[in-house]
Amino acid sequence: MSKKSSRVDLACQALRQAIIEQALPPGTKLPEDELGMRFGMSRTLVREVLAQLQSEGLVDAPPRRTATTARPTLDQAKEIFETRRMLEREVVRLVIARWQPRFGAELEGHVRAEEAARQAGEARVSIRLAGEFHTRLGEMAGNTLIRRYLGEVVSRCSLILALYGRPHSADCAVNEHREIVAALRAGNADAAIRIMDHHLGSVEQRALLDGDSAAGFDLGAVLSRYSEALAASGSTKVARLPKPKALPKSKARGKR
Amino acid sequence: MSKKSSRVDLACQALRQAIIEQALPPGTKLPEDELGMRFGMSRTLVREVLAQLQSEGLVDAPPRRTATTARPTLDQAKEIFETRRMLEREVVRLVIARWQPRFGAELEGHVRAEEAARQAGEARVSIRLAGEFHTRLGEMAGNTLIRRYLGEVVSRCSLILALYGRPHSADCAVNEHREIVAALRAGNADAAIRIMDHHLGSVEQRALLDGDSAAGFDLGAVLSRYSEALAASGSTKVARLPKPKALPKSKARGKR
DNA sequence: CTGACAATTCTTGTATACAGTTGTAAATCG
DNA sequence: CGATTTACAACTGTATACAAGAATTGTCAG
Repeated sequence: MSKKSSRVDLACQALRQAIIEQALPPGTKLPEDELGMRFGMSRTLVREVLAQLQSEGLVDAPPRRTATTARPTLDQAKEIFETRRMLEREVVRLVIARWQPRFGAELEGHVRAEEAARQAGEARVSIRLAGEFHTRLGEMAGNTLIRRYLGEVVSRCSLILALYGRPHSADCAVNEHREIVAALRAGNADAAIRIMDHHLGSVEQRALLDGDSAAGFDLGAVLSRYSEALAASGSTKVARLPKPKALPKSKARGKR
Repeated sequence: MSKKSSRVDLACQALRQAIIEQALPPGTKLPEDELGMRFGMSRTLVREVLAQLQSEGLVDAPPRRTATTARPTLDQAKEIFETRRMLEREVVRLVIARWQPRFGAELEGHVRAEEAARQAGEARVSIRLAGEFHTRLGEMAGNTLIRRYLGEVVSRCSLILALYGRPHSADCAVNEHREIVAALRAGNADAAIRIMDHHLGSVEQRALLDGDSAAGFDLGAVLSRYSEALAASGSTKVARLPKPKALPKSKARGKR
């Protein structure tokens, strides 16, 4: 059951993990040389890694410029959530249809782990487990393709949370997960779907609707929101803001 | 509205088209240098093309052997159809939610084109248009991600049809498409979904349930089905067939 | 004639080289 | 002093070279 992954796959996993856990904030530059150094491989392979991650939507790699961790726009974020809702609804249906006793035990164990991480205050672990809850469900649905798609959107949601969400993200989620497990166990598809929809709704709400936070990231969105407010309150002098030419903060790019 | 695509993208489109239109039957070998020759690019770029197509499920590229056009298994085929149903249901919902008058005209025009191709007996065009009907709907749903996923499964269905389906595939489909358009135009989501589901069901039926056909492709599956029949009818002497070690037919690989 | 083993030929995996672009800071001009 | 141009450094795009792994063919023993 242990498959020997290629070096490219390993690097993919590593980078993916780093992005998902927000160790590399959205917009971080990912020069091919540098990655090659760190992973001990040539640019040829790094390139494959980046292409893969780009197809998963975790990396922006515009034609002739340096790749960066992705910065989904608000519109993209909404699309992703819309897609995720569709996928998770279907997953719930499929999991119930193919229910097996071990699923209950496994899921409950997972939720317990989430609870433990939350109480221990391990934010990083907590975030990871919250995501894994959903990918686990995806595995139980027994459809590789849906599982792949779900994995993709779940990853991307981490990015969205990092960009637009509040820092303390995965708090009450644990209880909602518990409710979902209960509904699944009861085999009540309608209820499970309802709860799942509500769960995703509240995640999306936390992620998108309370906007700014996130210490000045996505200046453009923030400013345009302020502009709207100004325009609505009378001042007509807002007009087009001279668009900022580059990321305003953090000449980051990994620690050197 | 014309975006300058890179050479890699062009090659991707070309190969994709060739596979979808079944000009390259499932299992055809795709050696990197040969493709490089034909596309006038180095293996480096061909490799990117193949990776892309592999991620779309149109190409099998196992680690150290030459890539081939994909040969989905029956199980995979079922997964793909299951996923496609989910996607098309959602697409119908979204299209109705965002309905615009021009959609009706556009779709009806498309259906007319399908009808024309069918009557003219242009099989290749007919197949392509039948697929495009669905990807058009995908575009109208206004969700890039769903559109991408839908495009992927629709392409793959062409492969499945090539592998397991009857030759005369897209016959009555035109009428079903017409019905779908009518339901969309009426804004009746439930009806539209029902018709779409039925439509996909019949496509799947044509593709999977009548099995063999397809002139000896997937010899293994065919033989194992025959073995079953023999075993059931009394002869016990069937046993394991010595598994054929390679594709029995067509040393094809493009014309040289 | 069958099946195994070896030599040869194809193909792929990976690194590297070089050319072409882009970003940026210094230099120049109004 | 601010706007433009120029020059340089940082990166990416693509081809090619070479090593290593499959596939195939030929040969020979049974």
